[in-house]
Amino acid sequence: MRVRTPQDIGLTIRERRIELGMDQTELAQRVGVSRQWLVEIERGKPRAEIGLVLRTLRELDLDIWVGDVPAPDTHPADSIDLNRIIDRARGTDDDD
Amino acid sequence: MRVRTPQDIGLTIRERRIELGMDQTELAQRVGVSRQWLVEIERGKPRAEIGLVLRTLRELDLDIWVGDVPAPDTHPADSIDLNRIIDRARGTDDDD
DNA sequence: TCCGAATGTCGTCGAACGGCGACATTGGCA
DNA sequence: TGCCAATGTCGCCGTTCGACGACATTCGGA
Repeated sequence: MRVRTPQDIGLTIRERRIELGMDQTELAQRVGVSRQWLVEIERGKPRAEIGLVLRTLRELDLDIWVGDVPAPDTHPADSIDLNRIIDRARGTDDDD
Repeated sequence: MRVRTPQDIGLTIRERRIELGMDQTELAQRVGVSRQWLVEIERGKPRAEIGLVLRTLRELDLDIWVGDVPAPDTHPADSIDLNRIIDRARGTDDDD
């Protein structure tokens, strides 16, 4: 997902959250923000704190890249930690 | 450049700004922020507004990507179906 | 049908934001 | 050596943040 606006970020977060089977309350707790904050972020709030957004993205196992798109010939499978994703989906995740 | 923290963003912005031969005053004017703001961003301010950061990155022609690293014009048709894997891990396998 | 979970909204509050002007420091060049 | 551009820092100010509690709405299942 190419990000140009805060709306893009909100969209990405929402889709990923649902994809991982989390509700807003759970994700907010994990990230350490209020549920209301998450509501606004998912709607594309442009003045949110960059640090909190970054933490949210990380909690969702979403990587952020800036600049030239890296390694165009790298196999995506090589960079995905399937076990972690599956564990998380099962609810056997570890806090970091 | 993989971004994990506000410091990563600041670093990226500073390097690119210099690379393009701009000083802080010029970039700040283009983005529409104060020079002081840019100073703090380049030092990794964690509570900056996401919208302004995005505008800064765009002004520097830096692309931002979130999620699985994309293969720009390559054929990710054969990409992994994460949803299916996750659903399976949850025990909610549908047809097969 | 009713109940509860999930989501969205409102008002209040202390804290921090970002802009602005001013000043200190650094470094390059005539 | 002196000058000036670039950068970093400070305080003040009006605005907005994000947390919290409470309430409204929607929707799927008992």
